[in-house]
Amino acid sequence: MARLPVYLQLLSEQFEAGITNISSEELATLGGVNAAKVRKDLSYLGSYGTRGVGYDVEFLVFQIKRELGLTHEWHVVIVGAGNLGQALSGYGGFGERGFPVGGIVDVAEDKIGSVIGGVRVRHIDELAQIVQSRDIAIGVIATPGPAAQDAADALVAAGVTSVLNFAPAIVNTPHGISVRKVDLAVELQILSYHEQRRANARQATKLQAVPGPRGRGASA
Amino acid sequence: MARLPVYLQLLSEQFEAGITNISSEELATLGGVNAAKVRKDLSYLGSYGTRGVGYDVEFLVFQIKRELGLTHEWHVVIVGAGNLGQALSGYGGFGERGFPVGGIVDVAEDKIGSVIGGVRVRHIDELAQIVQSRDIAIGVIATPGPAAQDAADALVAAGVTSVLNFAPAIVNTPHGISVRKVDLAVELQILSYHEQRRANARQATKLQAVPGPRGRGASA
DNA sequence: AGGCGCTTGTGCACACTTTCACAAAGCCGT
DNA sequence: ACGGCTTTGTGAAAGTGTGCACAAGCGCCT
Repeated sequence: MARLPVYLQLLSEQFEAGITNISSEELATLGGVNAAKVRKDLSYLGSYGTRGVGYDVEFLVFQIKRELGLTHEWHVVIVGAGNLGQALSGYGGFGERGFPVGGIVDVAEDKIGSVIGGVRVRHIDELAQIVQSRDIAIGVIATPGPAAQDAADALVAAGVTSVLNFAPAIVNTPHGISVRKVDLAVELQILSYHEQRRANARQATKLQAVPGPRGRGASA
Repeated sequence: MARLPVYLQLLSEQFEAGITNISSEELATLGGVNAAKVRKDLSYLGSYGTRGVGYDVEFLVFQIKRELGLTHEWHVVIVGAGNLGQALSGYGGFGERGFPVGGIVDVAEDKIGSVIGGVRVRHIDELAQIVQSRDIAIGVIATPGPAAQDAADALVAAGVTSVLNFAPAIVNTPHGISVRKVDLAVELQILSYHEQRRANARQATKLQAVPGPRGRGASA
């Protein structure tokens, strides 16, 4: 389930704060979701709650981590050392959360050798060697859109089985490879859509408030 | 619909490549989805297709842009000039896609005045002034998790009505404010989950292949 | 030891999404 | 001008996810 990481996040915070026990109701409020959904999601892990009491926070954190495979670190390799690649690598968030950057590669000769976030940029031809030497399973695509498919092909050829794609393009991969796409522009466009609707609504009410012929308020 | 930006992306690429007309089937293949879904989604915009022919790419791009409110630029303001804020601001992707960075603010005095991606970092107290002077509707939270709620409150107080939250925390906002959350760690954890399942599957088949007592292959 | 109050785990109904299937409609060749 | 081919737009079916409601179970208090 895609919500387990969110619960993990919330539970970890609560654990830090000294909370040892939590009910589905409290967890639901924290996550802004329905309590029944929380219980259904958690019951997927097994029956780890105690009726009348709730869930043991620490135990639940451990169980979710186990389910998500977070009991050890996963090194990732970044393809593309442009703006986005540099940003992702320089941003320390990956390593903090158990996904240290195990390598960065690019095709451009002038980028190779430079050090970003403590990792040296190497040529994409060395990708397979990097992946195998560190037993890397996850690759991150941080190339421009048109190069994304090539990057994906190179990652798959190198032996990576999961891909996180930040490039604004859909990539095709063989069966058995997990791909997730994060497009910052898409997120902004969705917000823009909401803003647009808000603006239209304001316009409509404004027109309606003005005295005049009827039936024209909603005209575009 | 959350899929319109994806269609827009695909259609723009096709338009660049000189394609003037496209069928729902082709568009579906490009996007890796079902053709009927594409038609339903597009019919939401109106009946802009021609039976027996398909859709006019340029016209469709225009219509989607209009629906998404992308007929003009939307300035955004970034709260938090740490690693993540710097990465987002330095990464030129926002501006390229019609969302130029209109300001960056932070609470830390030592960050104020530095220039990132061509924009000077200012104090968070100036947020309202920045938002109003540039008529900014969208705010980006790039703070550490614990500061995210404060950032959201400040953005809402300043008059922002849409929030893109990159911080690993759920923020509460008044009714009528649109919030979207992007957590890079969550994406990686979902991939980790798939890797974990793959590893478990490999383990199970290995155990099953070894001669021995039955019924122990899947034991954890 | 027994009852009471609280919380989990889950069957069921409902709502929403996705997919199928096909009639309506447009283009093209004859 | 007409018939056949292609593709849209959409009703209906199948599938998925969500939320309610409640029985089962646990701890605590008397």
